[in-house]
Amino acid sequence: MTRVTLKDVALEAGLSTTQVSRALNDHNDVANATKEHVRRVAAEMNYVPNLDARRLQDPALRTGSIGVVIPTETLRFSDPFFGDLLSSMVAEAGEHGMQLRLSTPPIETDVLAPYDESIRHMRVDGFVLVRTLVDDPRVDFLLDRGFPFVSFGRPESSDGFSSVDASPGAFGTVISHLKGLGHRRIACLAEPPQFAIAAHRLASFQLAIAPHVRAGLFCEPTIRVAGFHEDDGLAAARTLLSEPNPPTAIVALNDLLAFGTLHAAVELGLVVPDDISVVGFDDIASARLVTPSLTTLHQSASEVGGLLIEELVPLIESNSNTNSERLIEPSLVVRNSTGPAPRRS
Amino acid sequence: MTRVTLKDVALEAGLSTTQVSRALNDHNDVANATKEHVRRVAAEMNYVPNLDARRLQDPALRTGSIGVVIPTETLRFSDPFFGDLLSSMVAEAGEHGMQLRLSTPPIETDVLAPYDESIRHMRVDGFVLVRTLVDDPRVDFLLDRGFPFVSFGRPESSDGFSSVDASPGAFGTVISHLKGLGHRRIACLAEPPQFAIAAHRLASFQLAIAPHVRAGLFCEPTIRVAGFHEDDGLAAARTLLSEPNPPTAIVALNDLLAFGTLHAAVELGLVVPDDISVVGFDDIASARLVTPSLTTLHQSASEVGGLLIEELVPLIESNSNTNSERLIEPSLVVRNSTGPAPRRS
DNA sequence: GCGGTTTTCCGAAACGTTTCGGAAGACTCG
DNA sequence: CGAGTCTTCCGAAACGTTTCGGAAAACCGC
Repeated sequence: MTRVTLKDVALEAGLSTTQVSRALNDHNDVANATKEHVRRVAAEMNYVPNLDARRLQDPALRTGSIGVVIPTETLRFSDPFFGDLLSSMVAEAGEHGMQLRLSTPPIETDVLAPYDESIRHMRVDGFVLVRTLVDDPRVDFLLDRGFPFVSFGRPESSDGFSSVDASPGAFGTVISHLKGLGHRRIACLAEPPQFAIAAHRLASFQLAIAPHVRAGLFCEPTIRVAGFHEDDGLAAARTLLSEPNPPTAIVALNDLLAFGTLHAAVELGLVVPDDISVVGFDDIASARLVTPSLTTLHQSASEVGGLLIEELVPLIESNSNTNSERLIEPSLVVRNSTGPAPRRS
Repeated sequence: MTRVTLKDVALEAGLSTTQVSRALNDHNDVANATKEHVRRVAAEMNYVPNLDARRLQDPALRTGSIGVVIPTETLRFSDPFFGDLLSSMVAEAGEHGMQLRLSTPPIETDVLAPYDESIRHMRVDGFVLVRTLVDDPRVDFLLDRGFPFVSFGRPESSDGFSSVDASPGAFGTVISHLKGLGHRRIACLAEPPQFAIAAHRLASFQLAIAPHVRAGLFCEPTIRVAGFHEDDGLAAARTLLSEPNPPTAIVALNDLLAFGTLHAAVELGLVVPDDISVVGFDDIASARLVTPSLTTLHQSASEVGGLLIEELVPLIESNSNTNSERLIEPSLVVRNSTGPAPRRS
């Protein structure tokens, strides 16, 4: 019950292992008839080349695996966006004959360890970076190693690699939606700004509203940095809405924060959208299930995941990193959490 | 910039490669002083053993990877439970120094291909089977190959392997909860019964209600097989609630079906829970976000995921399959979708 | 100081593959 | 027919590790 080896095939085919190897690898110094013969023999002997021996011979051989290191944060609190992202990455990777290799850092402090380990042991061909920081040691590390990767979210200082993120123009539609409803005082609930995506979203929001503020159509928006999760949104919105002269609309930079805001409103006896409008970002599945259903910027997880892999594959093939920034266009989904601004009190 | 090899270390340490190898592997025929010396030299030379060469020598060496094949179904429709399950599996695998290897079948018809490929190429040490069928070819295949695996959900006919599922006793609490509220006519929305978990849930439900039916406390429940998703629940509940003499409570065998049921109720102008009570299963994150918030059987994804890996690891170590059935105990979370039965009309 | 044991070491072979360099045979062309 | 060129083949070495069998060195008791 031991594995069929190249030598076995050679013996059976009456050839040297050299020729069998070259026949199977379709080299051009073996007769077509021979190739055919070898292939048939190999097939009927159920020959499977030993990957390890092959890689020992040629260490540059691909593993067919893409590494994804899951941040401990995501392990503790479920991130609904992440599951879909993962699924779509697996699907797209499958299209290219590749798999995903998921790992997690053994201790939180040693961020680079899983990457180093995977590279040293040549276990993956490239990485997808998630939860990328504005100043992310992983980027420098991989850039330095010359190891192919693509990042979801773009660190500001570095250069020479590929990333995917949402188009900064996305908030334009949000602002005009709110303007159309008569809102003038807006607050923004942001994610921790050390994360590239979070910083990018906040910058996009500010970019979109700035001209309107200058034109006097909007007050200077209140920015509050919350966390990632519903509880963070709840806490932040609670204080925000209890302060004097509260905003009439709150733009949360992810849906969970928006959910927290909805809860805060209920707590304080405010009706959404009559007293306060709420906008989210991501359009996770529950966004249309909450009450009131959430107006939010739809960002397709499957599109992001597909794009990440699509960007990575050529990098893996050329074994290099090239500069590229792909932006996907989120679209505003208007539901029931936004409405006309309440009359000035 | 080429890798440091054993020979390099041997040269530097003034020993043979044999002794260096044995020193690093802590064999007992090498002097302690030598071991120490070799270790120091290896460390300062930054020596990393070549995994491929090692595995070529000893093919039984572990890869440190656990295979998970994602069903195409899950790729197309997002399954909120699945993301959390995956996260917890990665976390638990990490505890044991292992990673997850995610792949997807190239064509739907060829269910076994990814498993076969992974085994032939010795890419994983074991598998976690998800979306296991009542009659699942993968189980027979892996059993036949003697390849370690653990299944989420238990096929009925086979034996001699490990599985994890929800305890069948779970529905007892649901039934008594509903009984306490005065319900007598119950319907059940089931998932497609070819799936082991689905069949198991339905059987558990029927087991729990049977004695009450015999005692005349409940009518014979109406069972409807729907799909997995909200739309399926919507369609099934719509017809169910439009029929004469409709149930006063609907037990959906997963939360998405329950969400669909809530929508159907709204469509038909029924108020939940005044006109109809709804119970779900899983307690996915959105269950407490919908309106009314969903009474449901909480099944901890992280517990399931952890248990699956925990069961698998010893199997991998012994390279065998043993019979085992771990049951986790779901707990009823009462929220606002259940209430007293409406008065007899 | 000598046979016998224990400790410590090493050379060579092996794992399964690919490639290097060369060689045998067939074919071409003058 | 002979030199030259293609085509088709093969032996041997190599990749980096571990193990097998044995051998040198050290130690023991007498």
